[in-house]
This record gives sequence, structure tokens and C-alpha cells, in this order.
Amino acid sequence: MNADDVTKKLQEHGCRLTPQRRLIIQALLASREPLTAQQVFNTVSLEFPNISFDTVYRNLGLLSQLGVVNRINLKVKFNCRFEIARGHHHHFICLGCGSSFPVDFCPFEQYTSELPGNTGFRVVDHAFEVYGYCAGCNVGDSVH
Amino acid sequence: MNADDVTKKLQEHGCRLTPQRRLIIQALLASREPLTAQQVFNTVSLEFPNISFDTVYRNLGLLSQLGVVNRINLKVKFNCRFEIARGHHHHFICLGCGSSFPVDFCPFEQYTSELPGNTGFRVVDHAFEVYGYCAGCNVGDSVH
DNA sequence: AATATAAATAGGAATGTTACGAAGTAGGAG
DNA sequence: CTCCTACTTCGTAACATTCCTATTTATATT
Repeated sequence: MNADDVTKKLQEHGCRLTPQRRLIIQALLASREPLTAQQVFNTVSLEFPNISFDTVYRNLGLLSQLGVVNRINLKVKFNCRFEIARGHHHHFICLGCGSSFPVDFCPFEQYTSELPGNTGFRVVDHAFEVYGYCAGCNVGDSVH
Repeated sequence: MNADDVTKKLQEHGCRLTPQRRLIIQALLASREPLTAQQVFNTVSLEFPNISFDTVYRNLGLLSQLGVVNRINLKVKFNCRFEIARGHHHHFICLGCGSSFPVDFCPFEQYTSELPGNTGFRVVDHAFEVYGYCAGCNVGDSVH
């Protein structure tokens, strides 16, 4: 998934390619980690100071719907993160510093193969996240 | 995990059993679905009209830390849900109506067995969620 | 190149979730 | 019964996300 793929997908759905949208896509493409809406906003603001939060959220929502961006909800905070869909994968999230690392293992096939027959459910998405502490953050957690 | 187990766990950690706390636990125990903080608040408010949101959040956080409650972050909305920890399981979440159904399949063992050796990560938690539409909500989703 | 129009934007206000600090309250050990 | 400390309430605030409306603009079509 590169800039052209995204552009094509937008055109297919009659969506326009505004400078704001282009910059949002660029920010996601340039990042090796999933970004929060705030982070996208910050990045785009550098080149486009007047962009509004609404625009960022609207576009992240649109791109997610088009399937060119993955929306990830983490246990860490109550905000989600977004990343360009480049090959299906999941995430290890460090509870210490918040950084995330790709996890190639995907449980979905095994899940569907073990799924009992006609449940009436239509599955469209899934999430698998692993939480813990990365090498730099290996500190204990305690109550109180 | 029943009311006594929770009580014992609280005592073990020097935590008191206030009426508010008791009602919050009761609400979670009585529900077959994970509840949002708002839903817990609503339920408890019926018997304890003066309870504050802060108390609800503080207690849900504490109970999660003690491991008697699972905190679940869903892709659906940016709020989390809480449920009494009764046997490890995951969730199918309906994108139409928001209801959730238990999923017994857990990918964690397979994940750890396939995990390459010394990564420096210390894993403490994981999440697996399946999203789709339940029998009652089987409608398409479209852009625009 | 000019035009029309549907789509997209900015800006601000609104909504919803979660957290924090201070001051008072009460559970339960002794 | 007393005391200590955990706990609660209340107000406030931080933060994420969405809604509203007037305005602008990308792009297809002339």
C-alpha cells in the first residue's frame, strides 16, 4: 500500500484528493508506528497550520472505512491509533512507553476453523494485541 | 469468581468494602455483558443516587488492577467496558447494536509457542476481539 | 478556460470519557 | 469506642471525538 494505491482507492469511491488529505496520508505512510489522531494533526500542522481536528478525524475515519488505514484501539489509553494498511499484522504494545511493535502471528484462521457452524454472525474484522513491557521498560507494576 | 471471591481479594489488599463498591461489584456480577462505566453508574445510581462518576471509575480501575475485573477496549467506540473475570475468554462484538458475545477460542498459547526466543519483551496481557454483525443486525456497511 | 456542484474544510461549540485535588466521611482493626 | 487511613463526593479540568454551519475547493463538464 503506497500513496498511489491510496489515491486510486479514493478516486474509485468518488473521494477528492485535497492537500489536507494528501498530507494526512503522507504522515501515515512516513510513520513506522501507528499514530494517534493528535500525532497526525501535529505532523500535518507543520505544513498546513490551519488544518482542523475535524478534518483529521473525518479523514482517518474515511480512510479506515476504505480499508487503506487500520484503526487500532488499545487498552493503554482511551484513544485510538491509525496506521496505513501494509500487510496484515497485529501489535505488541509496551505499557511503559506506549510504543508498538508489529506481531506477525495472526490467530484469525485458526479461530474461524474452530468456529462452530451457523452462528448467524457475519465476521468483518478482528483484533489481536499483546501487552507488556519492552526491553527498555521492564519495570514492575503494583496496586497502590 | 463470585461476590465472596471479590471480597476476599479486596481484603487481601487492605481495601475496604463500601456500599458503593459493593453495588459496583454487584452490577458487574449481575450482567451477562461487559458494561461501560456509564452503564455501571446508571445501575448503581438506582440504589445509591448520590454516587459520583469518580467513584465508579476509581473502583473499576482498582478492580481491574486486582484482576477481578477485565477491562476491554473495543474498536466500536472510544470507551471501554468492564466485566467480572469469570474464566478467561474473548469477545465477539456486533458493530450494529454493540452487544457482545463470549468467544471461547484464545490464541495466546499458540502465539507464545510461535514467539521467537529472547525478544526482551515481558508479556502481561493480551486482547482478541472479533467484530461483525449479529443475526439481528446483518446489514451492509458502505462508505458515504 | 470558465462554470457548476457535490464534497470537503475551518472553526468553534458540544459531548463524552476519564482523571485530579481538596475536604469531608466512614470501614474496620485494635 | 476510637482512630487511622482508605474512600467518597464535588467541582473542575484534561482530553478525545463529533457536530454544526458557513465557506471554500476539487474536479467533471461544458
